[in-house]
Amino acid sequence: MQAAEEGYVPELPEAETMVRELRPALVGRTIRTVRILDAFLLKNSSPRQYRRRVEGRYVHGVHRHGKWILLDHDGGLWTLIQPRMTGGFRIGLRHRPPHARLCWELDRPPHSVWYTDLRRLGVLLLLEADALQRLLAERHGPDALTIDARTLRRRLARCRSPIKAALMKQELIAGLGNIYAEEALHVAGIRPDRPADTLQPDELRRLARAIRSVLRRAIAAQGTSFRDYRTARGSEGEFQRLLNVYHRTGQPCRRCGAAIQRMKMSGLINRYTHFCPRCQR
DNA sequence: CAAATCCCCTGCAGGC
DNA sequence: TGCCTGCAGGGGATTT
Repeated sequence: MQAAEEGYVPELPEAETMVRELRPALVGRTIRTVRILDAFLLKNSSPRQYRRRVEGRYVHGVHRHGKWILLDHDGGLWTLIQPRMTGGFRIGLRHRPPHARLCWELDRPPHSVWYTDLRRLGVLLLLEADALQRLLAERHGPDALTIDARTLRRRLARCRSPIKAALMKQELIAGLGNIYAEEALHVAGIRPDRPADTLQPDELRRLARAIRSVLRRAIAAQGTSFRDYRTARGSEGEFQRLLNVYHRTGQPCRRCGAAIQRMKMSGLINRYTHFCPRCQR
C-alpha cells in the first residue's frame, strides 16, 4: 500500500491495511539481504548494524499497535516502523519504486518488500523485546480499534484538553489522528472542543462505539482517508462517501443538513477541526 | 499537567 | 516564468 502520494494519510486503518498486505508477503520468509537506500530513516542503528542483525533472520510475524507497524524477526528482535505522513510499502517489485528508502529481500516469493516514503518523515527502529515493551508502555495507550467505554473513561478521567486533542494523544489512546478523531466525534454527536473530563457516561459509551465503528468501516474500505482532494486522482468518490466532516467546511451535514463548520481550538491551535454545529453538542 | 513552538521533509497551490 | 510563502501532517523535543 502506498501512502500520501496516492492520497492516504496513515492512521490506524491505513496501518492495519498495510499490516494485512505485509503479513502474507513476509511471514515465514527469511530476509536474505536488506538494501538501505536512505539511511536517514534508521533512527537508532547504522545501516551496517541493521543489516548485520536482520539479514538471515526469519520473519515470525507482522503486527500493528496504534499507527505503528512491527516486524517480529524472531528471537526477540523487532523492527518498529512509524510511517508518519507518507510512509508505505510496495510488495514484489523487481525495481526500486519512487521514493524507495529500504528493501527487505526475501528467500522466496514475493522476494521483495519495499518501504517508500516521499517526505522522509517516517521512522524505523531496531529494538530488542524489552526496549519495545518500554517504548509501547511510555508512548502508547490501548489500541483504539478495540477501545471500550470503561477504558476510555479511565484514560480521559483527568484530561482537561478538548476531547479531540485528547483522542489524538497516542499515550492516551493509540491510533487516532486528525481525520478519524473528527469522524468519530461526529458519529457520537459530541463537539470536538468539549473538555475531555466533562463527557458523561452515556457520551463515553457512544464515543467508544463510534471510534470502533468508524475505524472498522475505514479498514473495510482499506483505509480510505484522503488528506488532499486536489490530488485524489480518481478515488475521490470513495473518499467523499466515507467522510462526514473532515475537509467538508460549508457542505451539508449528511445527517441533519446543517453546514459543516471549522474552528481552531487549544491543543491543536494551528489545525482546523471540522464539526456539525447542530448534531454535535 | 497543559499548551505552544519548532523541527524533521517534500510537493504543490496560490500570490505577485 | 519563477520565486516566495503557506500548508499538509505524526510525533518528539523543548520551552512557556
